Amino acid sequence: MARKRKVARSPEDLAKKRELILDAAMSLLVDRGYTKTTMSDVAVAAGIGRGTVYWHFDSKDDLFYELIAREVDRMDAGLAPLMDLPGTALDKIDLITRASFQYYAGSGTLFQAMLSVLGGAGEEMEQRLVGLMAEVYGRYNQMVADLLEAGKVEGTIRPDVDSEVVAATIVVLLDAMFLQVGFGLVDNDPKRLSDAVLGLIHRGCVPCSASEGGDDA
Amino acid sequence: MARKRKVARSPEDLAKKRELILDAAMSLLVDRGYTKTTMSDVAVAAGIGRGTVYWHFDSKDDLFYELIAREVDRMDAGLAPLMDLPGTALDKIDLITRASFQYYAGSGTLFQAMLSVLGGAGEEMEQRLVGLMAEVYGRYNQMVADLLEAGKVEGTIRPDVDSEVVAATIVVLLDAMFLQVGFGLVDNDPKRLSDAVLGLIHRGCVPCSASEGGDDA
Amino acid sequence: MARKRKVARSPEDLAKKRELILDAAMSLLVDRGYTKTTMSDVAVAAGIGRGTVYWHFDSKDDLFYELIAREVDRMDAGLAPLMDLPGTALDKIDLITRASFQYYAGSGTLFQAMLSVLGGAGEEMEQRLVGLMAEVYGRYNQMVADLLEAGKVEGTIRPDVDSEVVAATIVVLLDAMFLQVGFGLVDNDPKRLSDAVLGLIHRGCVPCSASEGGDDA
Amino acid sequence: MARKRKVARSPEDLAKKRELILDAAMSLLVDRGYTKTTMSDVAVAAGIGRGTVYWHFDSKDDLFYELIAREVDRMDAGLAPLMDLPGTALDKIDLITRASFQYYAGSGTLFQAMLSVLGGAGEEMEQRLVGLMAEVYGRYNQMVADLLEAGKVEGTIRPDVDSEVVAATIVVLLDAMFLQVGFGLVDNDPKRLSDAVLGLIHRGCVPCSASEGGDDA
DNA sequence: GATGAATGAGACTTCATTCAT
DNA sequence: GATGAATGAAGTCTCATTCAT
Repeated sequence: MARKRKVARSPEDLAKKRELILDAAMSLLVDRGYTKTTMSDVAVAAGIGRGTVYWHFDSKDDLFYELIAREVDRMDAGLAPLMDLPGTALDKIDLITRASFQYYAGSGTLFQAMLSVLGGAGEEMEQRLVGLMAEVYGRYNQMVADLLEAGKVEGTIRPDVDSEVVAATIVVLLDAMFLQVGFGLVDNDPKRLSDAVLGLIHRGCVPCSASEGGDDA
Repeated sequence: MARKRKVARSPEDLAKKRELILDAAMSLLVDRGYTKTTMSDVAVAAGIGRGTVYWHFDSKDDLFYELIAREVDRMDAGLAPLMDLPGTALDKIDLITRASFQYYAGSGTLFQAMLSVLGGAGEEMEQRLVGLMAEVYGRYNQMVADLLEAGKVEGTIRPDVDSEVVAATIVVLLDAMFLQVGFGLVDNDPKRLSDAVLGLIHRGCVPCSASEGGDDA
Repeated sequence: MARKRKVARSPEDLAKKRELILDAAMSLLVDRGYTKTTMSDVAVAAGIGRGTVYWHFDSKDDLFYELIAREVDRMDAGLAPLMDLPGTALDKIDLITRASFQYYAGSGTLFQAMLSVLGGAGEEMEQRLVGLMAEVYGRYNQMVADLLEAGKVEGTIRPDVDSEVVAATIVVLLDAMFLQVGFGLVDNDPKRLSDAVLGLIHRGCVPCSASEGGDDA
Repeated sequence: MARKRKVARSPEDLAKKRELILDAAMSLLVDRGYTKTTMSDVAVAAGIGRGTVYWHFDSKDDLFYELIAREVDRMDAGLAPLMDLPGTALDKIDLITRASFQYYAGSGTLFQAMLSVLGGAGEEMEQRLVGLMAEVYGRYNQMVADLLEAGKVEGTIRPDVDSEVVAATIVVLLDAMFLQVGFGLVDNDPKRLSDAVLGLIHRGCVPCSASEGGDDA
């Protein structure tokens, strides 16, 4: 009569159930945002009982922290291999850029997820999350800044570039473009976005003849 | 003992009281975010009774919508005059960029405020707010895109720039840098930020000799 | 610029303003009921300031008590003259019955008004109101019971009628029929209602030959 | 110290808990009326937590709607068997009448409950409730009207009775008498009430010799 | 292990009433 | 006298979390 309840015995089953819950939560998070997603919603979406969520996660904040952490790992996993490919530092910046737009053109949503959780989570979790995101952004900033510095040595990057700030700019830019996409103001076309943004990163907007030797400060 | 109640009689007093409440709410919004700011908090911060907030605003969502709208007006008011100054289109892009960083280096917080409210407000208000922000971003996008096109005619902007996407990039970039600032990863130094970002916008990162004639697509 | 505020100076003006407020309140009471009628609504409907209502009435309950009391007076005023007309006791019961249905077919609403206020007013007011209504019903009960007794003497009323209970029945019946009208189950046609109800009061439902001498207890 | 919480597991427990809450609410409703009964009151009276009420019912209006619906079912259940008893149509009207007074002499309170909820519930619920009550009254009206018509055929009911209106009159009368009882103006003595009302229904107030053949219109 | 009924803190909001102007 | 801004008590309802089964 009653649906047989599935009991996860093995560690793999356990991990699978965790993933299931995280998947359900992620879907809701992107759809409604942290505050408007209830633990009930998550349980229903995951097809399990309300109380069961608490067997797998200590609290709502804990659940969503794990969610962000998993997404960070995924992004890291996608980006790390690019660093090992052959090519100049500039090539790697290009690869990162294109990979980033590709990630978001898929269902990638780290940025939105993070903002949403950040806006709703409790004090303590907010601290942890800001810490995580600062670490992640810091790492990516550093990665790009290192590439810029390496590029200067290679001669593929202008020596007058402020590596630190420009790296931060590039990193946040890749994320933030999805506000524009979200507002429906630009199409989520990874090719066009990549081209335009890389054009900006490479050559800026000013013709070479006009800018070279000019003073912009 | 009890604070004498001050009654606003003239329309100016009314407007002043509204501003007072909005100021209090803005401060809390930036500090704690939409969800974690209660109407009680606002009342206490404004030094008025709980019910009084509802005399001036219909609902929490209404209050915060007005807040965002006021901030949009302020930004508009700061930006509009720049358009009438003499100079090339490129000069104007520079002015907008510097003004933007200046705005945020002050207590400007449109971007954070918007994200916070967006994450917490009810369905209906979210619609209105997305509409408002889409309109604002659309307007700024258009303004910058027009400048880029004008610059192409002037010869101050490269003809191969994708005006639409690059404009969107620049606009969102100016806002999003303050996530980096918020995470403590770059200093909120408007001069350094402006210089680095303008360097990127003008010349990109690649030396002229290397990029001119190169193929970035 | 601003609408000139009318200041009631003379006692007549004052009384007129009171009536105005009561009229507005009555209209709202019938329309929405006591609980769902706010003092703001009353002020707006009366075209005066919110605070002004409190210059004329001490409290919401006071206002609505006065309302009921006024309605009672009106009913009394309509009924009293009927007692002085010539005719048998039975004729007077008929007159009262027809007048009652006529009253309700107009905008008469004492019964609904009373029920509505009774259901929402505070403890103390409820007591006062129950007192008032008990007095009114008691008076009408008595009036009809007296007529029934007089009719027995006259020979127009059967001697076996339980005057007290039957009087109470007739009185409450005249009021309660308007629930049926309110539910849309019978038409608010005073002629048909009067005829049917008077037929019941006079002859009951059972043919004379069958009931006379029968035992109904 | 704290009362151990009892968890309803089986469907029967669930139903029992629902009944418990409805009983508590009914008691308060009759005592204080809809508006003055808070959900907190209900929870306390039922000996459960505030939030628990909302586990079993969607809203205050929903709870009280269910209350009325349950009471309607009870009344129906009490009345239905009477229809199947042997006897004339008139006998059945008598049975209904006596059963009705008996019901109210117990703790029956459908009428008061309905009026109270009707006066306080929100717009949407009011619509549903008016619909329910119109249906119930309509059904009872019809039942009595059918009996009257059947009685005419049997010869136990006068042929000149306006079945529709008289049925409505009888039905509403049985309910409304409890206003008189509530005001303390007649005793809640089902025997005396039944006898007097049935006397009225059967023979009216006018002696047979005087009314038979007379013109009352 | 899993479940869902139970809980209570706390949020938003309404509204009768007061009172400075 | 009249007004409407101001107030705070109180009500409905949500939801993260707990715990008996």
